[in-house]
Amino acid sequence: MYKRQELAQVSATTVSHTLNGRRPVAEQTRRRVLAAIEELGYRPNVLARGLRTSRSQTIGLVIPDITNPFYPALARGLQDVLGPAGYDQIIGNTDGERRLERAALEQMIARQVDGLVFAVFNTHAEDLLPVIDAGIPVVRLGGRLVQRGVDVVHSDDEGGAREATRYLLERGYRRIGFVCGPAGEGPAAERVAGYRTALADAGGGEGAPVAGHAGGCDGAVVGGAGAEVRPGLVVRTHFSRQGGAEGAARLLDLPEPPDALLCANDVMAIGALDVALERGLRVPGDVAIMGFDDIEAASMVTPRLTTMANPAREIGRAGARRLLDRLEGRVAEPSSEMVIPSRLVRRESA
Amino acid sequence: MYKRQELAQVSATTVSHTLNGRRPVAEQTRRRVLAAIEELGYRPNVLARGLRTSRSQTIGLVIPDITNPFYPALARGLQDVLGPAGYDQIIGNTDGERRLERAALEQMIARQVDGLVFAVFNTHAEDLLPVIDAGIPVVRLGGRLVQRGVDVVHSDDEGGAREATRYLLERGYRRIGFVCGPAGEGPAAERVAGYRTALADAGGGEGAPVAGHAGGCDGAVVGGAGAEVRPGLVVRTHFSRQGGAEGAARLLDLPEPPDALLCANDVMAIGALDVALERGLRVPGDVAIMGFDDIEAASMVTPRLTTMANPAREIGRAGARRLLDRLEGRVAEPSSEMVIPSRLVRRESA
DNA sequence: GTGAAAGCGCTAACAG
DNA sequence: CTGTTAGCGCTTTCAC
Repeated sequence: MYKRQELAQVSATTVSHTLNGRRPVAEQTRRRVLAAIEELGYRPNVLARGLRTSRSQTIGLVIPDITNPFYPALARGLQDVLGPAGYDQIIGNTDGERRLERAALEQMIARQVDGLVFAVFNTHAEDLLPVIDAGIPVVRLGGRLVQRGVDVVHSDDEGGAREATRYLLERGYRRIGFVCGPAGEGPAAERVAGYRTALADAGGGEGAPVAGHAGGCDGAVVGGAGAEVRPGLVVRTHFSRQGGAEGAARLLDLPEPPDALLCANDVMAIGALDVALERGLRVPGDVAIMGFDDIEAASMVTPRLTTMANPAREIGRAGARRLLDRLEGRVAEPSSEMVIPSRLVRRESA
Repeated sequence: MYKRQELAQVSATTVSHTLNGRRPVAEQTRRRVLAAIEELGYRPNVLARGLRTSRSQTIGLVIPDITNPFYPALARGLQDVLGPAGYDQIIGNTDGERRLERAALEQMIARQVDGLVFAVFNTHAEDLLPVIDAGIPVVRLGGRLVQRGVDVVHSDDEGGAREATRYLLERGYRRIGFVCGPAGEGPAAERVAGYRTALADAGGGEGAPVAGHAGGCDGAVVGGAGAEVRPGLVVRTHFSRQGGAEGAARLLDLPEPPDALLCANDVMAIGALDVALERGLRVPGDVAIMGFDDIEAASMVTPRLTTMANPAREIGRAGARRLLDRLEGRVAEPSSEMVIPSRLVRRESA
């Protein structure tokens, strides 16, 4: 097989430089080289290049499950930024198992990834140490953990919950229940906090968990300035349709049931929708329902779901930018935190 | 930095062989090496290995858009099989653009992928040639194109449509409309064919496009053996919710409207659901609705959608197995075709 | 059962 | 502006 040098009459060095532009090449040589490349269908071997430069032009993405629609959007956001910069990604699914997670990280190191994007919730900080020790920049997506050597990008869960609650308050709802996931899992705490803040700002007091003691008037729906806001009504259940249904049922069974339900994600909100309709309640007439995330199905149920969009692709892009900054040595601080705002998506359900 | 040889007092050769097991290593040496590896946190450099062996242990996956929920399932299916065999995947999104598609293929070659999985519909066979010429085994997912050097795995669109149609016939529906996508795009032709076959088998004749001339009785709903089946009623529109709504509307506006609508995918079926409910029709009482794919939202709309599941993950697994066969030299034929059955998912809408 | 040496395809350092 | 040389970390002869 012809070596490219032979056809173009140049050394491999020159080929390298015409391709990478690290040093000037005479226009004529350049053309000869390019022509030969074209003719021979030559493609540089990325592995060899990586071995030599110790940069694989690859970044690793570690997630629980690409099948969960949040993560493809994340991956796409990363690709939006990293792709044009010449990086490919390899994806490791952990299914939430710590063993698989550690295996994935080892694999990423062995693959010589130039950077790592990590988007798994329940992780011990120490599991990331091998990666950090290997000198690989890490960006964590969606966690809140602050750790030396790790940049964090996450959505503004607290602010989003606050905005959602305020939105409901503005529309006149006064007894707003919160159907939350298990404490400690995912962004539960932040969202409850935001919800509470909004209620407190509106004069609703702090509110006890679950069947918070009645604190106000009965149910001013178009309630103007005068109507008193109910204290927080938080119910904890699972992050599933069934969980949402159960949580909603518990709240609606209260002697003074809420006139609006804010759910920790859309799937739960759809469960809440189920029970509301089952009971013959009109949505949003009798009870408003809101979710979080804006999954595909949110716009497909009846009534379509008002929700706070979780900007996965945005988060991916922002994380990728941070990573690029690191890779190109543009960042000094040992770690950073970045918050991406959620966006209110108004539809019929609230 | 300590070289591993030094701590364990062995040559790199021996380390290599203890790790890869290509030749016997004395038990005692073995242990010493493993201990040293553990102690030093040594991880073999996959790039170097790849350069030497010219096998990157990587497979490329080329798809239109990871954000479309069909493809993550595919990717996961691939990973189910390829992961344990030691392969990682890199994903290229083409957004359906031929330019990006070709760039992705070039990129895969440059990355020295050991195999390629290709899941883009509208592709000219010639675009795959560079890959085939590079000696890289290719598995095509979801296409129907038969091409030398390319194995094909796809779902049984024709059989699925036949089964869906038969299911509706069994339940007593007699005037079944088909809301189809644009001719030539995706699996449209096969699904129409399956639908026609089932109708013909049931005595419904061949059926003209769109407003097929009336051919039978008026609307036996629980119609037993006697009721005559209507000839095919096919409407072509877009693969979208809006498209489905328009197609359904056209069919329902017919002088003798169908009593069941089979839609080419779930998103379209949800559009059909929209218009049916809008018109005060009961589903499935007045009109049954079925989709294809079983997307997440299918079980979240009201009534929940009966559909033919498109077994993306299964297809991924089957494709991966084929690819492994090729990689390990277990297949002789120049190309093969494999069909994965669809599965009926019964819910309320039909 | 083990080691020494060569070389995969590339780029960086050092000539010229 | 271009070429020669060396070496990235591994696996594979070939030798013992």
